[in-house]
Amino acid sequence: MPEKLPPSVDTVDTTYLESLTGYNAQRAALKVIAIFLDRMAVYGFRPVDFSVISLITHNPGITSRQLCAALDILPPNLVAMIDTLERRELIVRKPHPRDGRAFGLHLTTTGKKLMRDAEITASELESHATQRLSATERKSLHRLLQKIYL
Amino acid sequence: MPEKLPPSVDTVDTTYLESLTGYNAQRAALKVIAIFLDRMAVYGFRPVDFSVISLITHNPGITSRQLCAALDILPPNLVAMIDTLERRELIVRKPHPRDGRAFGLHLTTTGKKLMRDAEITASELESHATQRLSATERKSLHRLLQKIYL
DNA sequence: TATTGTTATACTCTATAACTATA
DNA sequence: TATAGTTATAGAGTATAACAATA
Repeated sequence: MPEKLPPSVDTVDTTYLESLTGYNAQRAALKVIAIFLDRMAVYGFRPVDFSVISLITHNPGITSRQLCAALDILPPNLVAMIDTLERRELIVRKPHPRDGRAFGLHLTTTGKKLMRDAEITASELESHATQRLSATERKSLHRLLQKIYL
Repeated sequence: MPEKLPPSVDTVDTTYLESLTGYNAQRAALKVIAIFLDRMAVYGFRPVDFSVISLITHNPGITSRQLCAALDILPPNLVAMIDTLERRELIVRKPHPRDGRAFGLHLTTTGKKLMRDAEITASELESHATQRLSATERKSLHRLLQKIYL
């Protein structure tokens, strides 16, 4: 009686993993992030840097603590990012009007100029990454994702 | 003339970031992963371990290289995961029937038993993480995410 | 007593180069 | 010559503990 050979796999069946929300969200996020890294490298922004400076852009005077809470970043990990943005003269710290412990963060003129370009690039890469989605589908996708994390 | 005080932020405006697909996908993924880590810790599985052993479960005889391609993992980073699963006696390596360089990966009886429980837990945490979504919405979400990364 | 910002540091995850055995 | 699996290691990302200054 011949030994039974162990089976080998022709095409990998991924249907089970593709039924899991975390798997799908993570794979899609990594795909968009890869495009982001490529196109935003010219600005010296990783996704987290862009999130930080974007919140400063739309919330002049925001504090480190507020950034941490909004982006779910730990305070020690934000310090180096803020330092780098300040050394690049894209942002400045101003004393907080009512809390002597805190600093308010603001864009410089250079920062404002750079962010105008960066947000255009972000919008373009967004379109590219989601090119197989209609505008309605993209809106719907955002709403469904926000139902999970907000 | 009094010095103008810098503005401070009351509630953080995150609408711009929430218009970006990568941001939404990443935030949702991290939320689901946090729930995953909590509930799957009893099995000793991180998300990537579960993805690996799940593909072995549904693809008996799959090779390391096929796992790397399917999950977008680099070969050096897979080695320790496979070693750990083998040392836990959840999987075994068998010689590949047609390629002397490769091994086919298979669940042991112990592995099969554990995976039955683990997939039930995964299904439960999936429901919990997406409890604000209807079955239709979850299906729709998966389809939209797959349009991005597949 | 609690909070903001910070330093130092440990831990995990991801990436690159190079080797061996076989195709 | 190319590929599967592996080793060693570097780099990036994420986490905890503890401190000074201010609320």
